Amino acid sequence: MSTELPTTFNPADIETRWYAHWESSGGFRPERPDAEPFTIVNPPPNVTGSLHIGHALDNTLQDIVIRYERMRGKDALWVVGTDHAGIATQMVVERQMEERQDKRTNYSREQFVEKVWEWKRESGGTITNQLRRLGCSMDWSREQFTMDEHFTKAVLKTFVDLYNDGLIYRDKRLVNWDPKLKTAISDLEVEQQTIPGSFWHFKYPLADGETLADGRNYIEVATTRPETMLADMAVAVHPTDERYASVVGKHVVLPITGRRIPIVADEHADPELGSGAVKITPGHDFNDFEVGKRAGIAAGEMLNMLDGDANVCQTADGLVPDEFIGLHRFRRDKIDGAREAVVERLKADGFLIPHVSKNKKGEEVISDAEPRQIATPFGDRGGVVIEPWLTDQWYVDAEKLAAKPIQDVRDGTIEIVPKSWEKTFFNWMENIQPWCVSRQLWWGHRIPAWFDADGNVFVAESEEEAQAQAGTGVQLTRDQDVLDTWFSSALWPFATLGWPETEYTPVRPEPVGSEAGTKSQRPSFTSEEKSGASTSSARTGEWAENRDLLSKHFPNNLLISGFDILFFWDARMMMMGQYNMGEAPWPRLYLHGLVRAADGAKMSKSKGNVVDPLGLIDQYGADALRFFMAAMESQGRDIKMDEKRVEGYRNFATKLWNATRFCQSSGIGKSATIKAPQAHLAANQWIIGEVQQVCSEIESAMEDLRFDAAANAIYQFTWSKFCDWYLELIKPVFADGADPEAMPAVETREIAGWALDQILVMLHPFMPFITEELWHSQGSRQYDLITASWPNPRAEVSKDATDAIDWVIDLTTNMRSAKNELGIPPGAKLAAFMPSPSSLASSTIERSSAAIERLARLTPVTIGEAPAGPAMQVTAQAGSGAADVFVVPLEGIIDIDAEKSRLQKALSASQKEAKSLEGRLGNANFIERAKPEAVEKAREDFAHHSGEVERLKGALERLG
RNA sequence: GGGCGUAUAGCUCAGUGGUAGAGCACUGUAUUGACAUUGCAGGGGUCGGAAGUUCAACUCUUCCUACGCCCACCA
Repeated sequence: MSTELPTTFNPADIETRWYAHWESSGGFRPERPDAEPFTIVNPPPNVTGSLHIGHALDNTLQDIVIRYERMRGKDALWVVGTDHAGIATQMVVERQMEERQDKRTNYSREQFVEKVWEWKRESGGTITNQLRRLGCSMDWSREQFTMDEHFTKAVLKTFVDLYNDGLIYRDKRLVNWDPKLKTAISDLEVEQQTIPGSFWHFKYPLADGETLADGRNYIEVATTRPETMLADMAVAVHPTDERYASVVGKHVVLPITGRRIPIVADEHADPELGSGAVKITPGHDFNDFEVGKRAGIAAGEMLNMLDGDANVCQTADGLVPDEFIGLHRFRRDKIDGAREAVVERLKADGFLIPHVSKNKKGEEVISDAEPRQIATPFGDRGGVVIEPWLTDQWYVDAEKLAAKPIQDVRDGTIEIVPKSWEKTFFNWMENIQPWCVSRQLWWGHRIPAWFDADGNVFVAESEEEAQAQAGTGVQLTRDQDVLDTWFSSALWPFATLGWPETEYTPVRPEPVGSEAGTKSQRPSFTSEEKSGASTSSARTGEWAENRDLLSKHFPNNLLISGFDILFFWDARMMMMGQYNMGEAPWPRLYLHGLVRAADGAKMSKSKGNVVDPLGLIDQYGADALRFFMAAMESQGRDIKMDEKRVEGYRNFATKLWNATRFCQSSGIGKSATIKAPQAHLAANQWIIGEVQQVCSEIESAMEDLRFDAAANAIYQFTWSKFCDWYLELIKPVFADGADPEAMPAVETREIAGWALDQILVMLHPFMPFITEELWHSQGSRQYDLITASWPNPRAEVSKDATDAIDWVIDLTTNMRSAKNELGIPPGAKLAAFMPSPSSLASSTIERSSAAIERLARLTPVTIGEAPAGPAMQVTAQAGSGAADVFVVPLEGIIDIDAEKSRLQKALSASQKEAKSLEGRLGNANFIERAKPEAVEKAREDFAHHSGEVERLKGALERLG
């Protein structure tokens, strides 16, 4: 029994209903203890987040894969959860406090953290609900959060283990300090931006009456950051620079502070640049830090002149004059800062070397500094200029952890798709710097380290253990800092599955054949493997053993992420996977691009060009948006938003809806079988063959992760094959007067129902909502489409039958085209004669006369010569067979000149082709060297076109 | 400075060593039962430029041009 469908398809009517049904009925994670696992983990979105278009792409692709694998019978698990997103979340809550004239520091740490938890409980579900609207079939029953208790255990264990292995250490060095958020951040969280700035030149007077070779008694230095000169500790010149050779080892007297600082020789100074001398501020510049260390200045001795807010503070030597103390590093809120003050003072004291330039009129213009574009580091969250700042932080020895992941990618244990990203990956991993993991925040995983009064550190998973290490009675204070968010999300592929509480016992299928011993266990999608239950049963025994979740689902099978988090997340999962589990977390990494605005610009709130995926879902339905994402996703390339295209896929959904309505009205319901039923009629055999074809196209596209190819295959099949031809071909069977109980009607109902079911199955990963709705509208089903089986269309289809349909299609197309060109009404029924039909023609006319007459708009075809008089010629052909000629007398209807010009056009085309092929075939080199198939093809084409030339010439002659 | 990517129909994009495809847009046309969120037919491309390899290059190689991205950096 099928349910009658409304005449128009309204996505909103069905989406919520089906999602709720799937979720409540366990459709996302059916019990399949014996099935081969297939696992992906979702990049956990920030708990503060809401669904943006990038999430929509990322999650659509994952859902397509997971639904596909689920239908192929796998124990498909899509792990989902959210990330506590330390900085982002703390910022959100602090911003809300600000709106109430409140602030974090009005509370204790515990109180504030509790407020964040409150916020999370109330508002943290936004994005997960939005993922549901997109149709994502995640396992919500095991939803995770990176600050869940068990996750915290994973983080603590990892930190302690790394520490005990010497891979985490505490170090005093320059970090990227965000003065707005007042925390250190990692290199990756710093974005370089080029902004307009200035370049100042100063005189640093030589001490002790020294002079340079040219007689000057000062060294000229240049800087873009004059304010930091208050903490200068040296001037560096290149060791081979003759100009300064005599003063290396001597001193200058720093203006303002009067500090005596040495002139040191260091390779860092570039003699070609500026004066060749450079001021060294080891406490406030990464390069200078290195120079300072080489010059023998220990990190602890380096002068620091800024506090955590980037305001000037007194240096250790106490030489900063009071007038500068408390100033911000540079002009802010229309108030001059230390930068302006230092420049003013140096200018007033005569240490500024003015910049001389020429204006448009050629006149000299004198100014304080040279305007310049300056590459400046900004914090990606706080949005303010990063201050290199000397602090104690925790560092992960990333270099050591990177070794195995590099090897994994190198030897193919991990395949990166598209492959072009490998080079970028290697480039970064091979030059990786220590990873600063401590953050001066309150929200996050607190670092499990305790200090005693002397500053000795004890790292342990609990305070009790730390106390035990320190000895009873020793007063301990816990480290105030929390860990970088990415430290915890790096554990996502296994901590979400129970590690470390459940033990990991690797489960491996027996190596098969020549692949014995290979490490990668990427499931094969090849046709030999895919035949479903029977083949996988060989492995059933292994998977069936009572394994825990972790052992079964780690390593995961695939990771899909945007390339923008390749370093942040993907690479770190590789490191932590190898470190904690001894394995790569997944054998395959698919990287997709960005979704851009229609004009190709990057979407951003400030540009106001952000497209809201939920708005698109409201307007066109989730299925249409999903299909758009899939159809546009061609291996890593950025996607430009094209709303017209989303609309087009909404139309596609409507088309399928109406096709199903037609089926219903013809008594075509659900299929009784998964396998293709036996078919006798040509059209039915043909559609079975086409289903097989498109199914294998989709499978091979999915194997290669070519989402666009898979989507286009099912689109073209559904619209251009099933709707445009098959449904038209079978209409006569259900026409008035046809016996609904006769074999043709019975068989066709069966096959058409089967073919439509296959479409619903194959389309389901892309358009889950409408397909599930139509699936159930076609009859009462024992199971939902979400857990239906992927097609297995193994059926014998006769080539005669498929040729016959191809031939009818060709005839119909040619007939329509000819009529159109000759201005004959498309509906006109014409008589046609076939002087010499091929055997294919004869048998097709005999077996499929109704379809021919209906589609090609012909009266019954007469075998034999046409009566004398004006006529048009139309051909029909299947495959590479010879073309059949139809002669259609058109006395009175035809415009002879129009037919002549039509034939002439075809003749010219064929002549041109024939000539070109003749030339090629006459080339001895071609015959000798080209592949035999190419030569054979050329000969066939030449024969065809020569034949056409003859035929068309004859036809023209007959028209006079 | 290093690396990567892209240039194909008006637009957005696929594509293959053997005479170019899709969607949208455009033109013409069709409307008494699946669908105008439609059907049918059609126009439109020297595949960024130059050279090379090859019997054959849109496809491979080199160079050039333009645009984009990533990493590093000029004190």
